[in-house]
Amino acid sequence: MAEQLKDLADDRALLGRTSTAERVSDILRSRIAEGYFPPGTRLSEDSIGGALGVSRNTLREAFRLLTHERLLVHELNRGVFVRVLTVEDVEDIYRTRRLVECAVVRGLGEPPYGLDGLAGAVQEGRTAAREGDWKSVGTANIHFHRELVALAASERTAELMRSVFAELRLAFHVVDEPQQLHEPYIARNVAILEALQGGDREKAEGLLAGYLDDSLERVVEVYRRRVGEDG
Amino acid sequence: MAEQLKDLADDRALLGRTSTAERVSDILRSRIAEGYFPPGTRLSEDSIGGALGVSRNTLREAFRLLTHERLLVHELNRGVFVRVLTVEDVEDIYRTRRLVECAVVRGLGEPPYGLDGLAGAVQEGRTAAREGDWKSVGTANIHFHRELVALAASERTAELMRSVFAELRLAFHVVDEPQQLHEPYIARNVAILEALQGGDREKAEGLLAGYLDDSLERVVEVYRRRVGEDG
DNA sequence: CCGTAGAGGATTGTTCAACGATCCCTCAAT
DNA sequence: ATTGAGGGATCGTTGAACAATCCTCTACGG
Repeated sequence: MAEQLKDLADDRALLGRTSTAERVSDILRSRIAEGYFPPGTRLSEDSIGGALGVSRNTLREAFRLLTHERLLVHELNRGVFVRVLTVEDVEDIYRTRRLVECAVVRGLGEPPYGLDGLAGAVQEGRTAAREGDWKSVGTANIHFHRELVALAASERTAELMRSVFAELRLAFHVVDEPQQLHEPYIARNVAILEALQGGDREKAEGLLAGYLDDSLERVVEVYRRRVGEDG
Repeated sequence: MAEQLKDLADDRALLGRTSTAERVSDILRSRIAEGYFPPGTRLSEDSIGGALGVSRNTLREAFRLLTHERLLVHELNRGVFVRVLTVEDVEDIYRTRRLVECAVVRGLGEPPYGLDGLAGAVQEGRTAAREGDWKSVGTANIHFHRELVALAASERTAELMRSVFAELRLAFHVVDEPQQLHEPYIARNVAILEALQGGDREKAEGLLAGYLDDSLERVVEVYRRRVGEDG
């Protein structure tokens, strides 16, 4: 009986997931991720609320959810805008990634580790690369690092990084040169995975640090060219 | 001229800070932090909205802000409650702290470091301890670790930890044995500070890790006794 | 005495309309 | 070219209304 009650408690999370605002935020989030609403776009309460058929209050709650995820910025009496990352934002994102991701690897216990998620993300990236779908390679890349963070088994850490990765996608979208942005890292992800499979945390951490340093440099370089003067 | 414009731009953040919902959430946040609303308290829309003189919609928006910060939990058709952390929450908080705080220390560059903030927090703790104000000792303790995280100079990391420390305060309120909870760590903070002043990152990291492990053990032990059976 | 079903009151969930405040754009004047 | 005033649009906040849900108290039957 206790078992069944426990199972029910697990299902409860799915049950409570029927909030209009959450569904609206899901829609907007994917629209932003796919570039339908590019960075800088203003999201009007009236037009979007009208188009989706929800009240302003509900829409505003959805905006707040996304603002909290840093995908939107809220300006008083002006409305919400799709975030435009500054170069400093990108640098801080990578600073956070380096701090947390390396710490996760360093903090792993004794091998073997549960690396199925990582291996799956690597496979996902290889498949997408074979088909020349570089945007999906970028997504797979993010999945790889999300799985990496998941190894820490910490809900709060995972949530922080989920938000950081969502932000990073904004930067990728501005850059919009997916192949040269993502292709070089497929092999490096494989190397990290193999180091972990071999139980060599130290090597994995070193590879990861180098990876992030190089990636930052490349993203910033292209990003600075692209973002020009608007802030 | 360009200098002055830059300074003004910095002040702009302070200017735009006026939203009723945000101000309400600020008030509630500090009330929760100081224990005026202990964990488990239900926050009625009617009474609080009436007392603060704001409408239900505005108040609900403030509730949402605090819910996103994990300080409140929302139960459908029952209202919002000050969060009651589970033992698993406390463990995850310390897991995150250990991961991030140790990584910050490890990631410091070459000494000397800007340790004024840390020294100030240590002084704050000593003063409070001398006056027997153990709750303030706990606050100073949190300040110490917040300053420690600030050494990473990462906005995102700092924000994550700010939220984590706010949660931690919830646990302290449940325990409510401030002296034995906070006193032992004054000396350990001093030791960490001195290690950093001496430029010995590795020693500081070791001290910090031991600190966090001991603190977790103590908090969980007392917490488990206190929290009993209510969920 | 105990447990259960049901009625009633209280609280929350959601939407809507309205009004003041703020911002942005336009245009005229210096 | 810069400044200032006006008008339109949008946001911020409030208040009210109604449905849905929860909690408490009562009454009934075993």
